Amino acid sequence: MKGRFRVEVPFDFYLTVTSGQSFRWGSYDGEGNFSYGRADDEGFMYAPVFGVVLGIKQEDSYIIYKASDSRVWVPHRRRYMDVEEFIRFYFSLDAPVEEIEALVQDKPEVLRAYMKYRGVRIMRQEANEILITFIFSAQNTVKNIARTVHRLSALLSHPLFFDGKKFYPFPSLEKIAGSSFELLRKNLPVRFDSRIEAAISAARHYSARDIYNLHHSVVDYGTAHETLIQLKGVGRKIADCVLLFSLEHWEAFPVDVHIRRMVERYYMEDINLPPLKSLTDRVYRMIGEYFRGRYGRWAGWVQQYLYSLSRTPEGEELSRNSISSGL
DNA sequence: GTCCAGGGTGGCG
DNA sequence: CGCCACCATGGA
Repeated sequence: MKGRFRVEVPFDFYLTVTSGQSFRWGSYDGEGNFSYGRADDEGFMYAPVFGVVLGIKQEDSYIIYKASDSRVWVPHRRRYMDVEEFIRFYFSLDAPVEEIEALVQDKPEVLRAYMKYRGVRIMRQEANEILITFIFSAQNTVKNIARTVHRLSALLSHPLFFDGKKFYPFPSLEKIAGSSFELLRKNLPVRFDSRIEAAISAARHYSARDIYNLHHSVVDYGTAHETLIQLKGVGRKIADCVLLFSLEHWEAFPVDVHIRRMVERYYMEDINLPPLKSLTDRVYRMIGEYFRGRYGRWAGWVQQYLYSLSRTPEGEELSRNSISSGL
């Protein structure tokens, strides 16, 4: 089925799906080959999400979509949605981001990040996929994470065919739990053995249902974070990514090297931090608490604007390869 | 060849 | 606590 609807809020589809929170959007061919962050000849990008295949392109304020099914099961809400409603949910188009503008007036760098990247939305993705995906994110690049997730999916899931293309949905946690270390180690371009072990271990300890019990509507941020970091191989950063990019804990504030650079450059006095030799547990917590205190439920969104800005030439004097292909 | 990428753990002072 | 070595891929 196909459709088209108008978006009445700031939204840049392309920026959003290449902003390092999702790794599945791009072009696919008939053999199931995947090219992250690339649109096809007609301007569509595709992804297998929530059990369906979506193709999307944006023309100004209009979203044009194709979908392999007419309705989508959404675990976050425990109900089905039609495709347009799902797309609005998936990209959080209901979030009143204009509230952020008032909060960032007194900080020029954040205001600049917001004005430039307010079209970047925090997405609401599947919890099992985000958990396993970010376990593979350790000291890795966005592009290589995307390749890893695609290979894992091709290895363990049954393909879906749509629009003349072949897609591999993200495999279930049960499927990952039942696979072997050797199989994954041999086929996934992952740097550390510990990441493979952590993925299998997490999949054995959690069902998808367990993870959704950590949803924003069920437990508070602190409790959810404490619970997630009990998983072997899942630390504070990965936990924050799961909470922010799937479970709607928008006060989560993941700190990676890009965010750390922004903090070092613009926030040392605000947060009253000593020179950052290493990112200790205490400092990580202080940074998150500062942004939560200042931006409340929008802290995670502000984090994403800062992340986007830091990966841009004007945002920071960065190493060249941080503006990697696909962006 | 070099350096770096959306980390986590364990060990030592 | 804070800091550091280690792990061992792929791209620029």
